Amino acid sequence: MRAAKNMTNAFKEEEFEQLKRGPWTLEEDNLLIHYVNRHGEGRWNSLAKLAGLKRTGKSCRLRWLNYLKPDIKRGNLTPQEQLAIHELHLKWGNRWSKIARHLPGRTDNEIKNYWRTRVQKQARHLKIDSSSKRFIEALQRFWMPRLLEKVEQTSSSSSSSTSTLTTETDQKRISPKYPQAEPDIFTELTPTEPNNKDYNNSTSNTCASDSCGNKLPQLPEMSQLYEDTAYYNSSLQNFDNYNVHISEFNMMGFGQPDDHISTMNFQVADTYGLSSDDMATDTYWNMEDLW
DNA sequence: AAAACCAACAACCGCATGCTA
DNA sequence: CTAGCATGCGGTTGTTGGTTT
Repeated sequence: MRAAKNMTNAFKEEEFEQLKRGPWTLEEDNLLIHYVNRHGEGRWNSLAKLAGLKRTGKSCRLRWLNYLKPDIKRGNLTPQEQLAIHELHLKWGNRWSKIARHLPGRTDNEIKNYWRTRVQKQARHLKIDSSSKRFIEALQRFWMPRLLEKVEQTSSSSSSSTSTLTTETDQKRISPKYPQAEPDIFTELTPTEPNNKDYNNSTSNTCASDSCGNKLPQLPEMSQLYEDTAYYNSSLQNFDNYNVHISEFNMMGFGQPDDHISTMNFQVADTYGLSSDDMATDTYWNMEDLW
């Protein structure tokens, strides 16, 4: 009996050692695509064996979901997508897969990587803990308005028509073939505390299931979001002290050399203990890194 | 030209959760 | 009720390609 058990363990160990790890080859990709197209997703462990892949089921699942699935959107995140990520991260924290469900074609892994490589880089740059209230507020005050401006720039330059949809995936989103889920996430966004207060309460707000909205905010909604005083008063409590409203950010052409902006940056920075030197120079936000 | 460094992305790992027998 | 399995999630690590020294 014991011998039999040892045999089984030895067999499993050998099987485990034969499993391939590391980067996927084209041949493996083809095997996986072919199998999933014929038999569908799921039962990943048996799928791996039946498809003739010397990989774990987990590995196959990950490869499919993050790379091979047909509707995966590749390339840089648009400012609109970045803004959505910031909004949703404010609301839900590091709930990457939940955030990813609202960005069609984007994976949790991709969003997580974006956050680690871009956003946390800025935090390191400023020598602030990326999870600190200070950094979160800095994001809301400086980064997000700039993203919004970028969104507006790209939409105004690209859309002589009413549509702000620029990619194939965007177009799929409004196609009858790809019906929009509802409700729209950005109409759901309730006034949000900047410190992720509701992080642990994420199941109680907005989406009751995975089926909730997967539409990106369109520009008018996004602007509305930022001009919504309830939203802004809650997240930027003392913003009015500086006599600058979000719409002024945009009118002033945030990101351009501008004395008003520099002055404002100093004031806000001082209030929040950010270095004025940092704020006064481009090193404050490396906007070139952001898109 | 080559070594060192760094950023971005892909993949892995451990744990949690859900489902089912 | 519970054990076992499948799946999902988030954190972490590994790899690669580009840039700097």
